[in-house]
Amino acid sequence: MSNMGYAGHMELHEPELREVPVTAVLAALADDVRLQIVRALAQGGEYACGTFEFGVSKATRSHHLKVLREAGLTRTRVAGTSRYVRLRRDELDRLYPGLLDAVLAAPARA
Amino acid sequence: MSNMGYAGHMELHEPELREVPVTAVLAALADDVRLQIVRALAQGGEYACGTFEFGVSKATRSHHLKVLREAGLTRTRVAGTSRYVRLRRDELDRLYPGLLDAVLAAPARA
DNA sequence: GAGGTTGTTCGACGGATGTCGAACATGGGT
DNA sequence: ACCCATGTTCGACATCCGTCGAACAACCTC
Repeated sequence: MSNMGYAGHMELHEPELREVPVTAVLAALADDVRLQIVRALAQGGEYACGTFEFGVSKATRSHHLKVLREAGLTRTRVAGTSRYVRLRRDELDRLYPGLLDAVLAAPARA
Repeated sequence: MSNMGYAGHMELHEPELREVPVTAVLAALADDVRLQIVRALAQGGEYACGTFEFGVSKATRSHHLKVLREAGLTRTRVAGTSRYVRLRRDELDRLYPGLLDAVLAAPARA
């Protein structure tokens, strides 16, 4: 307590999108669970991690969110015990115009 | 010998693009060697398999070309002992408008 | 037909990846 | 203080994937 005020966090690794190889971005999108997460995020706004219930365990979900984050696809805000995730759509659309749209437009179950 | 004339080929598995899950298409593109091949093919026209010299063995090259073909990204024409590969760009652009352009526009080494 | 060319297939191997349960960390509530 | 809720991290495990050399298959040319 006292005045060391500061919500110690932990430097959430969020790379510059242009530092990430295209292949890494594509690889991040090339998984069913992660694609479902991205589809959800594409609705806009932020979502707590727990929002994503896609038939995998907490551990696995956490893993996938990490992959997305480290591929530069998402940004995470820490608030209390929750973490709020959002899509880095603007940056994505600027660096890879058309990519996200094309992927999202694809039929979900094909 | 005799008349059983017929250039037996072998049914080269080339799926309908819409039968291929998006994740498979993305996975096919999410490899450095394959992306180099796709970049080369994107120049247009057909190329014999041997054209692609990207520092991998014959076996590996063959493997990658198979992955691309089975992901619906390429079409292969058999001619004698050679095989000519070309990009299925039209179909790709129709089903995933913008995807290929975005990927190809990305810096080669990032 | 013998030999060369082109490409595929077959193990084998090592490294990456998806998955889980269990343990841990952190913060909110009562 | 205790407990609960939310997430992450840590092995562990199975599977997939990229890679290679060697063997094979098909074809062309002499």
